[in-house]
Amino acid sequence: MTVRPSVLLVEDEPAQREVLAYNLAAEGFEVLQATTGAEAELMVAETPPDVILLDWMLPELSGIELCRRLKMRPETRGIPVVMISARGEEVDRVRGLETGADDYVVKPYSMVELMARVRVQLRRVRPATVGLVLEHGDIRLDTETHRVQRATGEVRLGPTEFRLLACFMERPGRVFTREALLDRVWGRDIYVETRTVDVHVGRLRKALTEAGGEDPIRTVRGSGYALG
Amino acid sequence: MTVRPSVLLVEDEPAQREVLAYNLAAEGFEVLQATTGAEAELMVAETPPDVILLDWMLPELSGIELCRRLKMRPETRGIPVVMISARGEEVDRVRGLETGADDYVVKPYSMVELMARVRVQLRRVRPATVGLVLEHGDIRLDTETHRVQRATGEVRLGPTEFRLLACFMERPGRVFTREALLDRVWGRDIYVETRTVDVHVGRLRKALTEAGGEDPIRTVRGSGYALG
DNA sequence: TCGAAATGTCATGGAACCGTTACAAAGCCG
DNA sequence: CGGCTTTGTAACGGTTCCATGACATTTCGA
Repeated sequence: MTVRPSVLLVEDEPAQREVLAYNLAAEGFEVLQATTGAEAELMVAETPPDVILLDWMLPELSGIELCRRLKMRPETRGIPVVMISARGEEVDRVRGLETGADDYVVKPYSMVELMARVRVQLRRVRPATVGLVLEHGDIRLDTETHRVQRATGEVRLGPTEFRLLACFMERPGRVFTREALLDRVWGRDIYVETRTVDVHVGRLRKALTEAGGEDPIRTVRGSGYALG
Repeated sequence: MTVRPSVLLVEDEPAQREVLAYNLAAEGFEVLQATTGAEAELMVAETPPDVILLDWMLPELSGIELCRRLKMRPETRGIPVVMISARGEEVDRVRGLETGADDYVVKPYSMVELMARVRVQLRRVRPATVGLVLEHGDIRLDTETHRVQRATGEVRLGPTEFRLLACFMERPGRVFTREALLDRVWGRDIYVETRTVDVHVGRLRKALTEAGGEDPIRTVRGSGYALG
């Protein structure tokens, strides 16, 4: 489990928004809120959330239009969008899904089911946050028991190194900048030196290779680090 | 399009199966069929489909149990599962989703919507594997993992050469002046000698041809350089 | 409360990388 | 074929970037 997963809630009606925000928070999400499509677009650009919960009916920029825009740009395309709508007609649902939404829920919906559907989307993007076993090569990381194993045996890690490795294993191969790692491992608004990342990567490497075995972490000069 | 995307349809009742298979085929899918959970499990192991359409109610190994098993093994975890069920109760839907299903559709469903939902799952599998990959000839440049591969193997590049190649590959064939390259690769307001570009192009060429293979970079005398 | 583990920061040494220059080689034009 | 321009490449000094050890501080459990 790295830092709390975040959901961007886009809903213009205050009453609805409050209920949703409350339930999302109760699920353990960090809830970001926007009331208009334009506002949401800005927030996505600034601090990309893990999942977006989007109402179809919005003033000005409609939900479906915002969704279309998000799915057009490569850097936001990967963020799952769950669309909420009062429009239950088949054509509307299909249109929502065709536009790029990853799920489509019709009002009135069951709150429990909606939360389950959000978690489903989250599972894709942040597997470590929903209690799974991540594997890469001979490394097995169990997010439930907080244990890490290699072919050579059990690997002992401190909390920070554990979160760091979990972050890497969620997206093997992908290069994370130090800033990205600080966001995901340390938290969005914590201030620590970027160099600190180096030290912890070093400790993680040491722990992983202590009992023998290759160093699975790759240094990408000028950019950051990656797994494999 | 390389090969037609495949869907594994797991449904024991012949009538249902036929209708679904017909519609899936009409959508352009290659349809694989299984009537029991055990059969399905074998087929998945042998020829993994792109998406699995799974009925909850199956003799012997139930759909939900099969789903759980598939999501347990890392090699099949990535295959999206769309669960179909007559059980419309909230608890069932949530349970299905919690078990690892990527979507849950309740009978009686709209065939058009179901197809839309299958397409959504498919959309994720195919291009998800290709994050932001640029290709030209036998050269593959992955901006997400910061890796460059050729037919002859992995190509090792420094940061500047990497950006340089990325710039070329964004617009293959286009001729870039040295000034344009300085702008795009080095930065708008940094001052370096024009000739420096030559040196880095040289280094890039060396790295690309080191393990054999043609030099893909073309010198355009009096203008600059281009790829291919 | 005490001690061990974990954490964040700094200093240092070393390696990778960069930009420049110089010179050789290759094209272009009369 | 000469002169001229343009390009390729080796070499080098300088710089940036990274790995590591040390250490003070904090956290946490016994």
